Amino acid sequence: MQQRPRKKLEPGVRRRKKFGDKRQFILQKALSVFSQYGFHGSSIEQITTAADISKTNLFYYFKSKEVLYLTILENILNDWLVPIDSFSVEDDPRSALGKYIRRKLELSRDQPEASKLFCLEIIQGAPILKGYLNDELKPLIDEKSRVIQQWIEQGKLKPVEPIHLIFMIWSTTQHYADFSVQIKALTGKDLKNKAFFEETCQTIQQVILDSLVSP
Amino acid sequence: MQQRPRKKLEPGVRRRKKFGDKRQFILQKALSVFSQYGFHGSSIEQITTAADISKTNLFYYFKSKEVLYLTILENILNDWLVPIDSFSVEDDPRSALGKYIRRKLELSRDQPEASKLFCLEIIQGAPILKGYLNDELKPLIDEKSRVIQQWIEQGKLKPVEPIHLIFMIWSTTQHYADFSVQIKALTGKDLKNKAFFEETCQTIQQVILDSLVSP
DNA sequence: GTCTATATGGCGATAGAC
DNA sequence: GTCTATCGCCATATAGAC
Repeated sequence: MQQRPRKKLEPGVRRRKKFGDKRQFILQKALSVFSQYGFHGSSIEQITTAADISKTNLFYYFKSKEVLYLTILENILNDWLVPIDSFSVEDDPRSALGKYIRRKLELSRDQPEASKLFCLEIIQGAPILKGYLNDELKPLIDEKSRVIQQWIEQGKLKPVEPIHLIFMIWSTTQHYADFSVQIKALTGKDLKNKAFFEETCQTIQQVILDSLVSP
Repeated sequence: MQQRPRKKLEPGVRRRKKFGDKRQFILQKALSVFSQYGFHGSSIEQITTAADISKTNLFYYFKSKEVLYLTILENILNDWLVPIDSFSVEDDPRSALGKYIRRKLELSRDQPEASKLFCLEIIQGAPILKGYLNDELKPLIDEKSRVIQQWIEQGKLKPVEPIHLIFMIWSTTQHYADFSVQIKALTGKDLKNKAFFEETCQTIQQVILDSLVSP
């Protein structure tokens, strides 16, 4: 949004900014509820309590529960595709895969709720995301599988089924977000703990990379 | 379950068996609903439709939705602890871990709904399972971590944080159950496909074991 | 054991005052 | 923009006939 500095905002602009801020605030609180209980399992009242507003007020900002939910999902998907986009044939596999693992683990640390919501959606059969999986994710993954295949053909990577390698990276990194409660129960720690984060990242990188790349 | 016209009052034993059979049948149908939508997200009606019985009839077999759900969860946990119990210090790490990975992947293939229900419970904060995690799972995992640590001290395994190794095995194998919809969308296959199962198992074993055990 | 009918409560959503 | 009041629906669970 382009806007030169000024002492006073136009009344309309200021109102619109405030409107947008509050919308964002509600979205954030709603995500934390939906990511725990899913769409059907969450009630409007849980969300309004979390956001400290009235039910009527929420319906002023979002015309229905479904619109609220879809808005959140849309926002999440924007971030979701980014990190894997970052490697290509010219890259060194160890470095590229290592960075990708770290980037995914950072997402698990910084946006654990988005990860959980995504997980809930998939478990429920991806009623909303099915189109996204087929139309956007699949082409991207096919392309990245080809990159991995080329690394193998160039002798830079030991033979491995590319798609399973991708699944392994996804599952191991997302696990620390989706199963954080179990991990907290068994280790007493989570990814917010810097040492634990580094230890986790290093272990996943070590196990996955040492078996596939000659050191 | 189709009911046929009854001829005569069955003897007590057989009636009790029939009672148990129908309970089991309902539990199985209820699991398939709960494992998709979670406790709050599932309705009694969805379950009675799946089991082809009336709502009243369901309440004859289970006195409340909660009892039904708890019964299912209890049944699942019985199986859940078994496979990791199977390795100890005397074992060869490659063989023991390899078998454990295969066993876990078989569980993902044969009981995907149990895996999903467990996943949903954990995401929701494990309100019911918290006690189980602390009282039963943690002691068991601490013990198995010590086994892995001893393998490392004996030089049979390269240095690795035992708990992360366990998390990696859990996450990679359970992923094929919990995210089956995504996997189906991206590969067109699932673990019921024998070739796909073997390919998956082999890849996970290869990646995890080759980096940790000298061949 | 299974049915019809119904009690009871919570939820998503709207109307209308301010 | 926010509030109070309320509508209509659907969900869990029960009562009582057969």
